[in-house]
Amino acid sequence: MPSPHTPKQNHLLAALPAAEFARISPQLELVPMRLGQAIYESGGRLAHVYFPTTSIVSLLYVLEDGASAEIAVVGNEGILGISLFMGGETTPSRAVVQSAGFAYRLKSQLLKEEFERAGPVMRLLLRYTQALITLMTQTAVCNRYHTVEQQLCRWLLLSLDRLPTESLSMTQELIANMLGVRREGVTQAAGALQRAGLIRYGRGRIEVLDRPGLEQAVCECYAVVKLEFDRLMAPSPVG
Amino acid sequence: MPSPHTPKQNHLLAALPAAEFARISPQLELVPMRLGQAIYESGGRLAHVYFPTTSIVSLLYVLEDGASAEIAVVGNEGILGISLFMGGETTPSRAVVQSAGFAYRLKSQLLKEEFERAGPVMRLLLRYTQALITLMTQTAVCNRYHTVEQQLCRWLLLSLDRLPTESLSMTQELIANMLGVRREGVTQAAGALQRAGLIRYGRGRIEVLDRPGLEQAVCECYAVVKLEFDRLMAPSPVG
DNA sequence: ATCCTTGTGTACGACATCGTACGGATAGGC
DNA sequence: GCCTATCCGTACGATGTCGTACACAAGGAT
Repeated sequence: MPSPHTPKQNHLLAALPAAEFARISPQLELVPMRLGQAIYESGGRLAHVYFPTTSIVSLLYVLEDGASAEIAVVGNEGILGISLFMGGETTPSRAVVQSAGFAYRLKSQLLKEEFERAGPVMRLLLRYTQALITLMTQTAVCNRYHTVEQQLCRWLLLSLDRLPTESLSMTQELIANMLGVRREGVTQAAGALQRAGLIRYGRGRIEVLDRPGLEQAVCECYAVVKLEFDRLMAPSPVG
Repeated sequence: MPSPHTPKQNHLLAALPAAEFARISPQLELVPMRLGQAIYESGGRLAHVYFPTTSIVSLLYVLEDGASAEIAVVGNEGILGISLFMGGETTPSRAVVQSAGFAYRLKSQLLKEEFERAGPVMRLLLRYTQALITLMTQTAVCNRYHTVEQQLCRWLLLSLDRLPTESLSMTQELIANMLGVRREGVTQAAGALQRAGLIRYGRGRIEVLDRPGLEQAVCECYAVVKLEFDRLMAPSPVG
């Protein structure tokens, strides 16, 4: 019986034309992603890029005083390490595993070489990067204008979109770090959503019971991001 | 006497190797940028890209209810219209002239052709885009954690860094739109800075009196962005 | 079975900002 | 010189979140 893991679980890899996929896939290395693991540290050099399959990784910005905020989330739809091909070499944010699972990784040098070909791989990565920019800016606006409860809805939906299941392992404490709010704020918001019958949770586990209801409760930010990802990353003639 | 305008006033254009500059510069068209003018509308197609010289343009995100927030600012260090070469064609944000002046514009098709060469122009544009991403994410964090007064300091410094003068024409109302706060909040913050002797203002004009003092009062966000721009956009062997 | 760590619920004053309202000041047009 | 639009100053209650403190509950370890 074959391994249940395949690079095609990652949408970017799956979207590659056959020739490019054939060139890249032998170089991919399956790695486990443990909960809480820091894939990149702020300012660190990038030895590999990662294509998550069953894991989710948060891009966190950490302030001098230790406060943090999630600026984007990367799952099976994307790639971790865009600053490599954008030319920056390092990234100013931390990347922390938010949901344990697996990812395929590729040596930085190999990705750079593929990018330098200026072909389908490059165009795909750049389109993904633009979608990521939308995610980041929408997160910025949402942080500014919307309540913790709305932000929690957005965060849940964005996370679940990047997972095969309808539940995730996550304490309120960690969610609070992501959203940049207090743990108690998450307790309040999650309690409200549970009373509304939208979710159920307990001791580090959150389960979505009523996804349509959650999509009713979320702010516009979620739809904006989702539409932009669909628009940019839709299977299309890559070229 | 020659025109006081030259494409080299824009740092990106100035950073191009001679060959690329020679190819591009004949196609550049000098255009005035009027205060409040919308260069791009959300979702609109991009007929031109713009290289500001003496103008500043804000990238604004506008919510359904009309509330807005600035997600980035582009001046003589950058280019307006990155989504063109990132592959998205359209941009989900508005671009509004924040400080009147001039810019050179280039037909979208011509920029795309230059980008497709996958040479120095591409690498320069991508590095700029990464710097812009840092600006956006830092803005997100700043919105989340810092006071209006700190944000105003950051906004002033970022704006002045992109202008030749130490003053700018801007009502508190417009600044409030940028920061995503009430006009009264800007009045409070600006009043405090004025009492501290850092700035002077009145009827749509703000003058910085004590730049070092302002840099004392600003949050860490300003330095992070400035360092990242310096690091990525420093004159270097483009290639 | 009991301890102890970890996760969650709740409460209360403090604080920043909001929403709203209105008064005063300045510049420009007639 | 006067009118008027625009810009700025101030005030006050409402609201959302923060900071802090503490109690309770579920599991795992011994």
